[in-house]
Amino acid sequence: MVTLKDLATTLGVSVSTVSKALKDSPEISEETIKRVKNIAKELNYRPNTLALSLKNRKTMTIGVLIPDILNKFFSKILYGLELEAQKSGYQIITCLTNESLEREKKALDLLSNGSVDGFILSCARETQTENSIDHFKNIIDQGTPIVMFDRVANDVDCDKVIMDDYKAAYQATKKLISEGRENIVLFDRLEGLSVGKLRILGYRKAIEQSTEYQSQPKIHSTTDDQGSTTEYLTKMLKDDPSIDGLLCIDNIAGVKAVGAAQRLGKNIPQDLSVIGFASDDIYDLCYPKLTTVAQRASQIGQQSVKMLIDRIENNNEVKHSTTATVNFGLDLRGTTL
Amino acid sequence: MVTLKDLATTLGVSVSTVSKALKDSPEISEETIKRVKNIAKELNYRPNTLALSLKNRKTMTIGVLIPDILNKFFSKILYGLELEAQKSGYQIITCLTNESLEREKKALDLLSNGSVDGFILSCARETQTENSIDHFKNIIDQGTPIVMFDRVANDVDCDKVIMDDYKAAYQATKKLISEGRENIVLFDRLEGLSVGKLRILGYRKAIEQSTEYQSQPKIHSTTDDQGSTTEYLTKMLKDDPSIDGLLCIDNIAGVKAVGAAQRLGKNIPQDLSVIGFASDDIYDLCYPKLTTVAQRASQIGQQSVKMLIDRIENNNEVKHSTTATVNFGLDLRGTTL
DNA sequence: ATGAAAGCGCTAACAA
DNA sequence: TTGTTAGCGCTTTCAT
Repeated sequence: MVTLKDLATTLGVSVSTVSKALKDSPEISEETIKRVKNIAKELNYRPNTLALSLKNRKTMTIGVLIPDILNKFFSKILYGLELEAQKSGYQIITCLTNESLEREKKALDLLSNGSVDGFILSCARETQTENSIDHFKNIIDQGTPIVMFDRVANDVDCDKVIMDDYKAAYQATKKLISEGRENIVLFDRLEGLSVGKLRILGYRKAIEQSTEYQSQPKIHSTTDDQGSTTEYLTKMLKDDPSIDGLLCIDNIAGVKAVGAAQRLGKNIPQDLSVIGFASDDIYDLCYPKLTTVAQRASQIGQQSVKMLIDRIENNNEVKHSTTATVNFGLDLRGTTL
Repeated sequence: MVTLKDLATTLGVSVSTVSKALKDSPEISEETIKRVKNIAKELNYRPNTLALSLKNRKTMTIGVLIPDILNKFFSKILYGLELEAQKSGYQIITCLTNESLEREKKALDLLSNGSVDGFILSCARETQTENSIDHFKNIIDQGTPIVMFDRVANDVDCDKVIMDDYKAAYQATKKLISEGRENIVLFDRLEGLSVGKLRILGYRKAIEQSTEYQSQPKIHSTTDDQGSTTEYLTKMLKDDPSIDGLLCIDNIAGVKAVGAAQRLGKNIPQDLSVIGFASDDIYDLCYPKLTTVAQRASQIGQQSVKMLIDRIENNNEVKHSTTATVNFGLDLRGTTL
């Protein structure tokens, strides 16, 4: 590693002269600047980030905690985060918490000693079920800002980025109603996450509020334990052949539903409209392609970074915490009319 | 941030005493050690990693370059990397190169100044097509070890972890032959990546070597530009109805092929056996579930970390570079007999 | 048993 | 215009 000192000694000047010269300081003569820069390039000098961070008390690094990187939703977020961070010259250091509260605590612990200027995170499942929040509060009290996205802890006072799951389900359901569907089922495979409940509420609301739609809300659900989703869907469609609208509020059930319906001889979308919630790009794994309600995952990432950097760089102004809402988009494809 | 100095002044001892006490140095009296540790806990002292790294010239951090985080294969790798790194007390700092050579260079540049003890990376597509390797060599010459996985640069002398794509395709093809299939097609959607070529070789070899199988190797391929994969597959199966075996060497074509065949009225797997290469967990998005050749992604991650840490911690012993091979697994499901 | 001092690589106030 | 010095937080050698 080439250091300032190395440059200084080979040039026979002082370290501070070199330091200033590299920053084009007006204090230094044109000529010296040139000499310094030349030798710096020649020896491939690169400033030591660690030393800079130590000096400046600023790391230009964001700690990111991801509950489950195998979930495409989160990898998309990570993608958005990285993109936006890079724009502003920030690095990202990623920790995977694997849905574990303990890992979450450890990760926070490990990085909250000057390694990082702030955190962007989504709570581990365990953190949500146990409603554990002290570890977050500690960090914030220490003066390190946190931005939470998607799975947020309501009782922690920090900036947040969430999605409007309620509205998304509401609009998807309205789309089905507007097609003139008369037996619209909601299919659920989520496991007690707060977002699932909001989606159900949105579905209910759309149906109850509609004057044209006559039936009651009808909700089917299954978990992984109860055998294959495909089998469940097949049985459901067979038992109730009048189902003509289907809103699947999890990732992949939509694709499976299309396949199951087609094997039962149904025409999609003439006989049955299907809309899925998707963070995975799985919409073209059936034919026709699946109409989805899509989370704008990369947008969430971008928004989070913006909010965090704003905090980091203007931490003097004491602002109230804000919560940003990112809307879903209804991407119409072939499984709806 | 609480520092050693803070502890020292509140206790009225010197900084070095505190430092030693926290490490249970025998130089320090039992009593002082206790006092120091108590106050440290009380004030929630956490050693500053930056300062330590600067001092020790060791960061306990691994730089990871990922070409495409939206590709499940790579997120799985990342998962495996994190898991293994955590075991050894290492942090991971992730950079997404987005298949761009320039970003790859920048990332390497940014971190190769003491921020990181070594790199684990898979080459960006652009890096492979342009066969650009100088940036890697520079890093290695500087003394920072690199481990490459999957998409490796052959001309760079460093540890590597690769998968036996050749063998995997060979075995998958043999499976189809052993079923008595007589018209086995390989379908390719990869874009000039080295792995694709190996898979093709494996397919060829299995076919040419077989005594029972009579036909010639038949390779179909398409790129994203040429319109939808589904349409291509549909046309292919229609044009040549005698195809009874299909090896798809990319991620999702397998699922699409099953759907396309079924819509053409074919029975899977009676009329047509399909095997896909998969890193995505998409095998159950068709029915019956797709038989796949699966990359042991997390194993690759683990292996890479082990090799890198070995380099980092025993860099004195000059060892020759080694290349580890991770095998695929053939996961038989419903789309084969 | 404890402390002073130097140094990791860098910056910036101050001195020359 | 250039150099000296102190300091970011920590460790470690060498006094005391």
